[in-house]
Formats: sequence, structure tokens, C-alpha cells
Amino acid sequence: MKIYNTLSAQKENFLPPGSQVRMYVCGVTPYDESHLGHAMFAIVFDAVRRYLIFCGYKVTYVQNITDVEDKIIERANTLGIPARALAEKFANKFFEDMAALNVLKPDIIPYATEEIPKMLEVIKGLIDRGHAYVANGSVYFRVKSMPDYGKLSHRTLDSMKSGARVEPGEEKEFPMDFALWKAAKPGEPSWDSPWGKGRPGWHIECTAMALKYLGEQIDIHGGGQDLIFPHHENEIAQSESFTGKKPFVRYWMHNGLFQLGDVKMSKSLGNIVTIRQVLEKYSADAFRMFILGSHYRNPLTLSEEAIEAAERGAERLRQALANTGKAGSEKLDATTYRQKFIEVMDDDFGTPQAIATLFDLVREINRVNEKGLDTGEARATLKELAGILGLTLEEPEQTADDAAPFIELLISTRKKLREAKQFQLADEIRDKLAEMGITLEDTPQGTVWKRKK
RNA sequence: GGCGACGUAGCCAAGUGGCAAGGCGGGGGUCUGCAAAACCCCUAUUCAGCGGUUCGAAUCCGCUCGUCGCCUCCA
Repeated sequence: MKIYNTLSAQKENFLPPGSQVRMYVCGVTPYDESHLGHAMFAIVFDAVRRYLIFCGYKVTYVQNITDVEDKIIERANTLGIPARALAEKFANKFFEDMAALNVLKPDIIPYATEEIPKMLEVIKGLIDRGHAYVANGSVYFRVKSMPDYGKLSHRTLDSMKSGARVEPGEEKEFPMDFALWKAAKPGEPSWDSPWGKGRPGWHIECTAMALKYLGEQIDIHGGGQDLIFPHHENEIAQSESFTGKKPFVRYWMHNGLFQLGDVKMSKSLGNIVTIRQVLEKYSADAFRMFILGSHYRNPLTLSEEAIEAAERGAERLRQALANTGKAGSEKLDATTYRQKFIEVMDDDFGTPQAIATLFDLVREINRVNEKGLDTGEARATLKELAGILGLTLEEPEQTADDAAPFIELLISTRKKLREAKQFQLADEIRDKLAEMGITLEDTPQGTVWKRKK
């Protein structure tokens, strides 16, 4: 298997030290509804995780909750509630959204505020080793103490300095130094420390949690491309300076960012930006296919037309699963499709080609089904491979439909009309139902109905 | 200003040196009482533009145009 490593800027063979894969993905800062950007990283790394498990690795997946941070504090103060309560509320909502998207729950979900002791330990260690210094109750990381600072984002200190917007803080020795510990300010939550009351900086949180739960060297660290600098760059600086071990992370993976597109489009879409809004209209499978239908490292622009297309595609996959051939007769062998799927996934998670393979398999299943051969195993393979991408291929909530008895009554009436060759009346029933969003299909096994979203 | 990504059919999107995956949409056909679903056929002589390297380029190099990201909080 090959994975594109942001650090080396090329695809590398994935060779973890053993069958264990230690994976850390930067989670959310919960101060509002989760949006499509969150869905993007969650779905991408969920697929990565599922595929690694499929390949036989034992994966430990850690995803943190940043529950102390400027935006949370600001928002909580505006609402007049404790920061912790705000964070908990939206963290819970986030995981509800994740469940709705069929994203597996992380093995470990550390909350930053519960990991302060580990952060203090790391900060202390960094001061002792000369990588950090105290100034007015705050602690800063001394960027110049790390010769290869900038290696992840592929920039040098000089080039960063020339980005004119960096203002030297009066406390800092050097403009690019970043805060490990921020001295307490009025109206902000704070914790005791050897340097006085304060709160942790954002970057030290992830470093501490990764070190605590996964160890000094981890296999995969993921996040959005917007986190490469400064967040992940700083994580490297902190971790490698603290442990003295390199690399902190063997494979850095970053997904492309979700774009909202131009004003015109988002307007015509009625402002679909939260996960909930999308799931009101489309199935989770469709949304996942929309996300995974483009490569994870490319940016993705929200397009209602594209999600619509994905929904029809998802429907096609579901349909193939529902179409049964005859058992016992000649069987369709799906191993070539399975191999193709593995081959494209092995190349830096080629989910677009993997989905294309699914469609190829679907065509073959349907084709063979028409001939009346046994597609049971092939359909099981389809379901299995789709599952690696987190697709359920289940009909979205068909069960609890209050209108079901009435629809079935109409169907049986229509059946009698058709038997009596009263086609005009029969068609009228079908047309009226279609107007209400209910489509009928006359199959050899009888009439089936579906409610379209 | 610095660093970087991208520009492939009506739409979405793979491919990154050897005759342009896949999905949606569209057209035609088979099946059907008619539909739907499904299947079959067709739908980019061409990959933003212009030069160059090469036996051969969407794929490599240069320039131009355009879109976007990061450099500050962000998945």
C-alpha cells in the first residue's frame, strides 16, 4: 500500500512497524453545528481507517475534542454559559452527525480540558530542554531551537518572516515563536500551573493527547490541509523536541478542503452548509459517494447537482443488491472486481476508482441476473466492498411510513384493475402516487413502491 | 509579496509518458398493456492557451490566461 506523505511530498510505501496502526486525527472545536468541512475529514479518514482494518491491521484511532480555545470561550461568554457546557453540547451533536453519516466512532476521544496534566508535563520538559521559555506567566516555544522547523509545510523561517503580517509580540523572543501556555485573562477559564494560572495553547493539546494515547511515534496523523501550518508543524516541533525521537509521525495525511463555491451557487442551494441540512435532503450513502467520488487530496466544491447525481448512483447500487438471480445455477465470480478494488485503494486510497469498480461490478451483476444466474456471492462482495467505503446500501428509512397501508391498498386495487385490463384507471393511480413522490415498479415478484426524497 | 494546488465531455470526476475510468444527464434500442427498473448501442480525434523535449504528452519543461488555498483561527 502506498500513502502520500505530506512531509516528503510523495507517495511512500506504507510499512508500519507491526500489525498495529496508531492513528491520530485532529477533531473538532465544538462551538457550533458541524459543517461539511467536518464531514469531509471525518468521511475521508473513516474510509482510511476501514480500509486499514480490512487489510488486517489493528487500528487505534484517536480523535480529540478541543474544548478550550478562543472561539469557544468567546461564544460561551456571549451566550453566558460555561465554555465546557457549550463544548459538550456541540460535541454531542457532532457525534450524532457522525453516526448519521455512518462514521465509526473513534476508539479514544480525549477532551483537551481533561488532559491538562500531560500538557503541563510536556511544557515543563520543553522548558528544561531549552526549547521553551516563560514570559509574563505565558510559555512560548522557541522556534529557533528546532533547526528543521518548517519541514512539514516546506517553508523556511526566513520565508515566514517575509510574510509581512507577522507582528512581534512584545513578550516573544522571536516573531514565529508560538504559545504553549497562555497566562490567564479575566473572563477565561484557567488552570493552575507552575507559571501561574492560565490555559494551554492549541498546538500543545494535540501533542499531549497523541503522546499520551498513542506513544512517542505514531503511524498516521491526519487532518485538513489547513492544519498543515501552523498546527501540525508546531506539533512536530513540540513532540520531537520533547521526546528527542524522529519522526513523531511516520505518515502525514491531509485532505483537500471543502469549498462553498461562488455566491450564486450557495444562494441557489439555499445555504446548505451543515451536515444536518444535507442529510435532510440526501442519504448518507449519497453524501459519502459525493465526498469519496473525488480524491481526498483534491479540494471539493459543494454542488447540489453532483450530490443529486451521487444519490441516483447510490440508488443504482442499492437496486443491484435487491435484484436476485436464481440460486443454485452457474455463479458469478466477483474476485476480479474485488482485486481491482484493492489495487486502486492500495494506491493512496483511490476511492474514485474504487467506486467506479463498484459500478462495474453492479453492471455485471445486473447483466448476469438477466440471464438468471446466481449472483448471491457477487452481491455479497458488492456489499462488503461498499462497506469499506462506509456505504450501507440500505434503503433510507423505508420502514416507519404511516401511509404504507393506504399505499398498499391502492396497489392491490390497481392490480385488480390491471387484471381486468382497465389500464387507464390503473395508470391514473400510478400517476397520482408519483405526484406524491411514490414510485411504483411492476416486477415479476409483484409491485414494489418507494418514496423518493 | 512569499509558498502551493488546480484548469479533462452538458455537470461531477479518474488517469500523470504509449491509442481518454466511472457516475449523472442526453439520444436510440430491447423488455413491458404502458411505465419503472435493468440490459445493449451512441454521447471528449481530445484534456485552458501557446511554444518546447520525445518515436510518442492530458501526462515532462517554459511562458500566458483563469480559478482557488495557505502564509492569522479553521477539518
